[in-house]
Amino acid sequence: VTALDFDPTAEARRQWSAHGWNDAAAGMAAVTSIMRAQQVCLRRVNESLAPFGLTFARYEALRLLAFTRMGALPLGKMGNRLQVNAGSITNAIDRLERDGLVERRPHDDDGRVVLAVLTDAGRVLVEDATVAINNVFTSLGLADNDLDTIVSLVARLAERAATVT
Amino acid sequence: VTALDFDPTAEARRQWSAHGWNDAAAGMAAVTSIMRAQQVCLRRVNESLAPFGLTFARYEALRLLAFTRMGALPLGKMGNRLQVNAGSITNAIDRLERDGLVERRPHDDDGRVVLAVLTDAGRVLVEDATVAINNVFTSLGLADNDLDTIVSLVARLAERAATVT
DNA sequence: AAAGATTGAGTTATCAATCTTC
DNA sequence: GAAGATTGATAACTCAATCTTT
Repeated sequence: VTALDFDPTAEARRQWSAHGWNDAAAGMAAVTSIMRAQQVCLRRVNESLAPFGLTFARYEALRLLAFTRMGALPLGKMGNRLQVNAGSITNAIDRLERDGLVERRPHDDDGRVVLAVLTDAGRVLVEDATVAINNVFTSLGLADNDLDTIVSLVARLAERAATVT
Repeated sequence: VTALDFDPTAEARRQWSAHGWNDAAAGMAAVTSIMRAQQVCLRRVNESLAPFGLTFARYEALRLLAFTRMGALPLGKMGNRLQVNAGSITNAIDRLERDGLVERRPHDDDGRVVLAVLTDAGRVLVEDATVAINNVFTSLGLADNDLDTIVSLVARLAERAATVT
């Protein structure tokens, strides 16, 4: 994948209008830009995580655990927080457990629930990995102001998209 | 995947700051929100495309062809425009060709190049599919103003992320 | 019956390696 | 040798089906 020689989203916006989709041009361009940005960000993040033997999917799971008081969460709750299918969580925890970063433990009260518990090695690794990711994105040189605007608008779009019947 | 009972990005932003990552909170929250928005949008779009036997990846390829004058492009050029790996384009065209929506044709002057050419069936289908996608996103009720802001800021972030060494 | 987790099938993405043509 | 396309391996996600526990 090589660099583009033009602004892809401006081009997309222009194309939609040029082909008679004036009403939808703004929405389609927004969706397209988000899809494209995610591709680029994911690639960049995974590059920075590769030295740690992590992918973004597994990093997110570790980070989520590290943010809890006990470093432990039911698998189902992790899927809900990360908005991914239960199967994805099972898969991610399988790999993290194999690497010694997480352990599975039964829930004390509910026999159906499996807890993912951060190991010491996992706790150390997620901190180092976070530094690596931050290094990538602090180097982008975007103003906090703009970043907050992105969060606010994109989250609203995502929330609407998630709840539309 | 069930709905969330809280704002995931606001929560993420709060978490980052609460754990001492003040400097990186804005950047990490922006990246997280984009990743999450893409998940949700992709799911919603694929739902609307399922009746047409399309996925977003294949729809994008069709749409790209439909936007060209001749309805034909070299596979490599498609990969560059869509910012995906060459293998992904080969795979997408394989499936589209199998479904009779696209045909492969050799390039007149350069024997290395394979052209993807939109068929009549493909041209009809992509128009119908576009209506379906538009129906999803026009129902979001976001102002064009906000959507344009998303495009502008997100595209800038993506461009920076793509070019950072 | 319902909830939580797992498994298997099907898609798509990436990357490395290969093959053909320039 | 370099460019364009394909193939095979790996990873991740979704969905449907299944199993255990409540």
